[in-house]
Amino acid sequence: MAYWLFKSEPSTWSWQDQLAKGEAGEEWDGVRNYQARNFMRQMKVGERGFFYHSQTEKAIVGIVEVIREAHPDSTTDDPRWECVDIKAVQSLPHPVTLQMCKEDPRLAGMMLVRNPRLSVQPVSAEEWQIICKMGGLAG
DNA sequence: GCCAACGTTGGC
DNA sequence: GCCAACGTTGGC
Repeated sequence: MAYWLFKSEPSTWSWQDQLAKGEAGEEWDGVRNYQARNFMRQMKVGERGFFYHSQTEKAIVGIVEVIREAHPDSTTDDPRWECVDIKAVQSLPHPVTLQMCKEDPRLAGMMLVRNPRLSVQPVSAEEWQIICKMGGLAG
């Protein structure tokens, strides 16, 4: 069971938008980066990920679940690009900010800390537990 | 709004 | 196949 992190600008696609989609979920489209695409290809239905707001908020705000494996991105005709579908599972009671991740030595190696530009990233099981606790969930 | 970091592109 | 130039992203 792998864990992931999906990054979005709230002005483009926010956690509230994702929540509004409910069980139906939504394509995580628009990714035009090979690394990010390759991670999406590894995703399996039922795996979970964090939802991160970049720019103004810079915080992990919710948890999502993969509901469809990688398939062609409907927003482009270019066959190189694929995406998965995800649905919102729950909001974090307390958003975990980028600063909090940077300040916790256990999270210093997180990809989010090292390369905040990558839009889809893997999260280790240990990091997942730590962040869930910081966010007010049992994990 | 600025700047650093990174990925992609294109010329050679 | 290398590398310089460029565009984009995101933190500050």
